[in-house]
Order: sequence, then C-alpha cells, then structure tokens
Amino acid sequence: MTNNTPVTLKFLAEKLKMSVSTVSKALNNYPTINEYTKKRVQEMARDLHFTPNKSAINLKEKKSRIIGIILPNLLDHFFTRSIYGVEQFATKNGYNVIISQSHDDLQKEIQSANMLLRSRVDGLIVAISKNTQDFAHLDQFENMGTPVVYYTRNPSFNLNCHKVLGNTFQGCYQATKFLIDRGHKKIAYLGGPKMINFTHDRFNGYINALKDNNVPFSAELVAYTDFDQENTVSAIKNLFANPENMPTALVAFKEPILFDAIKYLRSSNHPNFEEIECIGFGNTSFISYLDSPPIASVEENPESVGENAIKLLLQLINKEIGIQDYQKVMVDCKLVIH
Amino acid sequence: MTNNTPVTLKFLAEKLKMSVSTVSKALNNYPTINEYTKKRVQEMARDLHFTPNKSAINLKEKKSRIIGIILPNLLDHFFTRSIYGVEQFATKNGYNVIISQSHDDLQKEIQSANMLLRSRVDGLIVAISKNTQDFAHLDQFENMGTPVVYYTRNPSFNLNCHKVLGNTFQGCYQATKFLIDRGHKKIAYLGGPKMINFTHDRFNGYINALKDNNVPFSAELVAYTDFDQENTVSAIKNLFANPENMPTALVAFKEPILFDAIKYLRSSNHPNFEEIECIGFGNTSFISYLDSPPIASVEENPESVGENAIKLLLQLINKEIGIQDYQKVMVDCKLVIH
DNA sequence: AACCATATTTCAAACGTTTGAAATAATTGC
DNA sequence: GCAATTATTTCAAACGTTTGAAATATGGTT
Repeated sequence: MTNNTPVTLKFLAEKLKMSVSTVSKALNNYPTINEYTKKRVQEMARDLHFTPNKSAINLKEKKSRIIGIILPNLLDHFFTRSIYGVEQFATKNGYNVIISQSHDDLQKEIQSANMLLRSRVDGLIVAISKNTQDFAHLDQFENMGTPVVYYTRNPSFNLNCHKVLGNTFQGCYQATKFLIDRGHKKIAYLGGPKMINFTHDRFNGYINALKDNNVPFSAELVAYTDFDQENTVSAIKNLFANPENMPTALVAFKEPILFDAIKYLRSSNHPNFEEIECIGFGNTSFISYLDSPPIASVEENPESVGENAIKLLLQLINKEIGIQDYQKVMVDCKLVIH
Repeated sequence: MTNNTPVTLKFLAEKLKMSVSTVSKALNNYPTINEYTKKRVQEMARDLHFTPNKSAINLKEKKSRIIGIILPNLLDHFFTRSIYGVEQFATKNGYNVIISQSHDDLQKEIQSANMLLRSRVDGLIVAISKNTQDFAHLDQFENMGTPVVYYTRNPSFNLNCHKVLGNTFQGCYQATKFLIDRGHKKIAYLGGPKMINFTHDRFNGYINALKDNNVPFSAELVAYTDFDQENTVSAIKNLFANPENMPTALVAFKEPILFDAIKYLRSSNHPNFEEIECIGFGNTSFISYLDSPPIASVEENPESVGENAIKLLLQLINKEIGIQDYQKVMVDCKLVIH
C-alpha cells in the first residue's frame, strides 16, 4: 500500500512525458497551457494523489500563508472563542493558523516566537503573557517585515504596535451604570492582577460611571486579586469588612473570580446575601446552572476580537495598511442580563 | 529598522568570506569545523539575528518536525486539556504542533487533513468528527508513510489503526459500582450521541456493573441525548416518568448534560430531589460552584490521553513500532468524590 | 514554400538548506 | 625539506516548486 517514490511534479512529468514546468503550469491553470494538456495533467495528479509540498512552495514564494498565534493558554474560554474568529476568517482567506501556548511563561513565549519565526509565518497575533516586559522576541517579527497584532493583552506603555482590544472601559462602565440605575450606592469593585494592563481600564470604567452619576467613590470598596482562590476570598473579606460601608453590589474582573466571591459570601452567611447584585466579565455558559447567578454578565465578544485581529493582520500583510501606521481597534462589550 | 536583505547562510558566508557549507556546518556544530571558525560564525549569526528557514530545512530533510492535530473543537475542556499533554511532550522532543478544528464537520475535517498533508506533518493525532464514516482523507497519511494515531473518538469498526482511548468502560463501571455500593438499586443511565463510538463502551460499563452486583437491569432507566438541552430534558423526563420505577441515582455521559438534567429535576420539584445522587464524566472545575453538585465525577485524565497519543506517535515516527503493527492504548479513568 | 502570428512547451535559475566527496591547508615525522 | 597524515574548507548536487524568457510547434496568408 505504502508508496515509496513520492509523487512530485517531476514524477508526474515523467509519467506524462512532458516537462516539469508544463505540469506546474497546468496545475496552476496557466492560460498558456493547452486545455487538453491541463486535463491530462489534472487527472493524473488526482489519480496519483499528488499533494503539493508546502515547504517547497513557501521557499519559492517567500511566504507561508500561515498565521501564528501566541496566547497564554487554551483553557480560558476567552482565548478559545477568539481563536474561533481568527480561524474562521483566516481559512476563508486561504491562510492556516498555528497556535502556540505560552502558559503565561515568558521563556515559553520566547520559544514559541522563535519557532514561529523559523516557520516564516506571514503574520503574528499575540496575547502576551502576564510577565512579558521585554519585547525583543516579538520585535524580531516586525524587523523582518512580518506584521504583529497584539490582542487583548498588550504592552500598555508602547504605542508603536498594532492593537485590537476589548473595550473593557466601556464594558465596565456599562456594568457599573447598570447597577447604579438599579439603585445601588455601594458598589464594590474586585479587580484582577495588576500586571494585566487592562485591569486599569476596567477600573477607570468603574470610576467614571460612579463619577458621571454622582455616586461617591470609596477606596474601601476596591480590592484586587489574581486568579487564585484564597487571594480572592481575602479580597472579598476586605471589601465586606466595614459594616458602615457595606456593598450592595459587586463588579468583578472575571467570572471565575466572581463565582469564588459569591461562593464565599453565601457560605459566610452574609446577612443581605440575597440582595447583593453581581456582574462579572465573561458570560460563561455555566451561569445557567448556578443557583445564585450574577444579575448580568459583560460579554466580551471574543470571536469579534479575534476576527478584528485577523482582519487587521491581513490588511497589514497585503500592505493595505503600512506596517508602521499603527492601528488601535476597540471591540465593544455588551451587557447581557440574565 | 526593517532589514531588506534576508539573513541567510549565503549572506553570512559573504560577510565572513567563507563558503556556505562552512557556515552551515559551523552552526550545526560539525566536528570537522575549526573551533575558532565556529565561534566567529556563531557570533555573526547571533548578531545578525540569523533564523534558519524551516521550509528550506524541511524540504531538504524530508521531515517537518511538526505534529498535526485534528479535533472537533477547542471549546470542550477534554480536548484543550489533552492538547496540553500533547504539546508538552512534543515540545520536549523537538516537535511543534499544528492544531486544526473540524467543528464536527466532515468537510472541514477533510480540509484540515489536506492542509496538514501539504504541510508534510511527520505524524497526525486525530479525534474524528461526529459524522466521519469514510476515512479516505485520513488514510492518505498512512499511504504516504505518515503515522496516524486516533484518540478518543475513533473509527470503532476499524481495527487497522492506532488508538489511544480513555477507558470509558472502566470509568462507567466504577461510577455505577460506586452508586450501587451506596445502596442504590434504581440507577438511571443517560447516554450520549449514539454516533460517538464510546457511547456503547460506557453503556457496557454500566450494564456490567449492574450484572456483577446483581442489580436488575431495566430498559426504562436508560435514555440517550445529544448535547442539545431540549433533547436532554425530554430524555430525563422519560427516565423519571414511571413512579413504579423511579431512579434514585443517575450516571450521565458528560457533565454539561448532567447539569442540564439536575437543573431540570430541581426546577420540576422532583419529590426526592435531595436524595438523588449523580455522577457524570468530566470533573469540570465549575462543580465547586454548584449548589447541588454531583456526588462524584469520572475524571478522564485528558492530559494523560494526549500524552499517550503523542508518545505512541513518536515511537511510530522513530520506527520503534512498525506502522502496520497497530496498537491500542487504554488510559484509565479515576472516580473523584466531591 | 516562405513568412508571420499565435499557441504551446521547455529551459534554466532561483528559493535556503544539508552533506558526502573532493580539494586544500596545516602539522607531523623522518 | 618532503612525503604522509590529519585538520579544515569548499564544491556541487539535491530537496520540490515557480516563472520569465527562450524555444518550438501549429496554422494561416500569400
């Protein structure tokens, strides 16, 4: 069954007693090739299961039609959903996608970047790891003329890069406003890891919504946590520590954090537990199984973020936008009421 | 900043006034190359950010050091967790991974297969789509001498392929046995889509546990559903329809299905709701947030399934196992009590 | 039969590597 | 000093494609 001589253009050419270039051109449907010849070649190619060797083509064409993606991990639904958008659009445009996980580790991210560089991807979409401060490994791409689009997690201080971001400010503003409109005056804010740059944007959304609606800000009602459960519990304890300043609502950085918070509040028999209204970022499908579900979710539209990232990247690849003409695209969030 | 002449071996050779082969051999640490020469070459390569072109290497070496993975989707934690195992082990052995989603659609699966074929992956790991009946697109790989390992979802009737499977029989047996040991006599079984081949293995685990423990089997206590919620609800309705034969426990094919079931039972005010004990496959992290959590979960160890798949694949690639010497590896499940 | 125009095919170089064989340089022994 | 080793470098072909230029074939006019 196994065939030892690989089916190459040369092999086809010998079988058909014609030159390699005729075969190549026939398969690529060149107008100068006789119709009958094309037919003969194409049939033979089909029958012998000719599969063009992408490495050879890449080498010749100096492009790979591959898009690289680097992201922290595939266990977070935000990322997997965003990939859906990227892949969909990329495939439609004849590009393939290589996904590489950094596991939020800089060394692994560097390794991924290098392998994608060697693979000569035509473009890169990247959500940087939590502790990426130095960008040499990513700058290499632009130095070689390969466009890079940062999505979601991006170097906050660096203006000289292309970005596609969820409009996390707007999302948090909207969530806070929603709670204010429902009559809450004491709205707690539980933020995420401070290393993630949009942590601050969210906080600003919260602050601005308070300000615009004349709700006094209280530093006591703000706490931060990483994704660790213990950490979250102690943050929540602090938020709900002062009886004089007891929150009646909560905006949380991310739903898993929010669920930990809710769980703690419930288990600690908080007197007004039933009245507390919560909103988190994410809109996890699991919400429908919870007994004390959040009143609403901030849907971040990851598919749309992904799609916008690949759209921009393709424009850069096709030089419809100059590689130095740095773009910033914001994708709005949507408040989903449960 | 952008460099227009690409840094190739030739470019380095010209800079250093030596031949391309010396440069190549120096970078690959050939023993015949003078140490001082090596040092000069390696320094220059580093300074000029030389990045070997993988396409050229692949072409020359006739291997890509890439493993292809085709799976239904990245939204299912079983798959993303299994990828973790694959990637980890692959990277450690110098292989990269291209992941392609079939979205449970045969056409997309064929497309993915063809692109991976063109990319000349050294091996393929695949979880077939729900409706893959014909395997021509996957057989092509073995015909070209590229080994294929089917994992989890695999062609049930076909013995002539390499398989790595969760021992779903054992998992389901154990779950059922656990419930029997807790005194249950009426254990309902809610199965998954019949097209997925291991649906039957699970059912057999259930049946055998009943038989081995002298618990009578009742056809009324068995129903099937796909992943659709409505479908699940109507299946559950049937299972709990007969007051003469009311289940006190439930084994479900997959946790999301189980959660739908629990939700329905609770909302329909089932009289003995609190007594019903449930187990599903998956061990989702969300369980800790549920108010009526399953009593246990069948942990399928996806990372281990992935790792076993890539281990086998590498053995096939390295010809430590003959490509026709078809293997079947089973990975045991573990009952996790909550 | 010679010429021209057009249709079709082939040539040959290139893409960036690797690698065995051949060539050259350096070192040693006498 | 000169041959014989040994160390080091270079040559050249190959991997499988693509593509502009050159070559050849075909057909139509006169």
